[in-house]
Amino acid sequence: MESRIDRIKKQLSGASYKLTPQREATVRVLLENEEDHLSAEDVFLLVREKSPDIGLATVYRTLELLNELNVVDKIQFGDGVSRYDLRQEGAAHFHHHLVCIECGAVDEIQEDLLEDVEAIVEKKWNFRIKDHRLTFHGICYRCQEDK
Amino acid sequence: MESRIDRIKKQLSGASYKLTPQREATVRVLLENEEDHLSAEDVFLLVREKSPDIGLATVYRTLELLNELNVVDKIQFGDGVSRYDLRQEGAAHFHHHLVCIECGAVDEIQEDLLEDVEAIVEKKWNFRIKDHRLTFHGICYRCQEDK
DNA sequence: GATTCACATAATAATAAGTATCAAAAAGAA
DNA sequence: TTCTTTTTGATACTTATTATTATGTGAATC
Ligand SMILES: [Zn+2]
Ligand SMILES: [Zn+2]
Ligand SMILES: [Zn+2]
Ligand SMILES: [Zn+2]
Repeated sequence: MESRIDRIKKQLSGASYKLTPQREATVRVLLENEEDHLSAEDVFLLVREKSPDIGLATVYRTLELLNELNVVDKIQFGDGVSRYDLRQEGAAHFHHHLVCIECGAVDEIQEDLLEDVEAIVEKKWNFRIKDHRLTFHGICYRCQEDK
Repeated sequence: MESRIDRIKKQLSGASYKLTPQREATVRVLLENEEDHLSAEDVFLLVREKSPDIGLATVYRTLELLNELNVVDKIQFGDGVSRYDLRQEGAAHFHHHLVCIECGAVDEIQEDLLEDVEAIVEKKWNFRIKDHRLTFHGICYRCQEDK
């Protein structure tokens, strides 16, 4: 955990930003809730438990900054809120999501799976892919058992 | 065009909704701008050219209704606005998008391309896929030529 | 034809996510 | 120290979307 914070700190300073206490507190919340998909409001409430004086705008600014540095990815699942997802270190591509339409759970797929599709798209549509967003909507394994 | 409206009318009445003049005007705008990715506001402004008395809330309600009936798909490209995309008639799956990070153009991929990936996901993650969203972000063919 | 009644609409108020503003504080540089 | 730049917190604001409500409409019943 500390080493990941150190590396994020280096990414920030490489772009001449500082890892202020507020930014560090925000990053810690993201690291401690890595499997969740937190909204800015979620992050704000969690950060405030440890750093009660932080402002909401600062959290938004920090998340925006981390997004620009590709430390986090910003995603929309269609519920009207942006969510922030730590990018796996060294991951070339953003991971995929399984959104359950029954219970709302969001699971992750870390495997790429899209290599072949992307090769076709690059070639046939002459499109230079920089990033992707892939989300499946359906019934998760838990809800299938419940029926 | 008229036949497509007729079929949408049947879909509506099948769910005991009526194709009111306002709804028909909205559907016509969607049909006439099928390759665009219009926001609710865009649709509203276009509908109002022909039907000046329509209200914005009615457009929102109609788009919501059409979305529930799977006549349109609602998508977010991350710019803070929902966009509404007519589903191809008879298409089992929603088509994919290429969003250019240079010029903002949005192109479509009607081919499915995901059969293999979905088979893997269904099996390995035991997830029953009902729908998907796939968007690639990158440089479109036009912007590659421009450099 | 007049009367219900359920649905649909327009206008507008309300909500909520996100952004802009700005003065104060913190952090460096000199 | 003093000067300068960056960052922050509070808050005002913007904007997309939803809720409310009174009005309208058209089929069904009397
Ligand atoms: Zn589920
Ligand atoms: Zn994720
Ligand atoms: Zn382009
Ligand atoms: Zn499309």
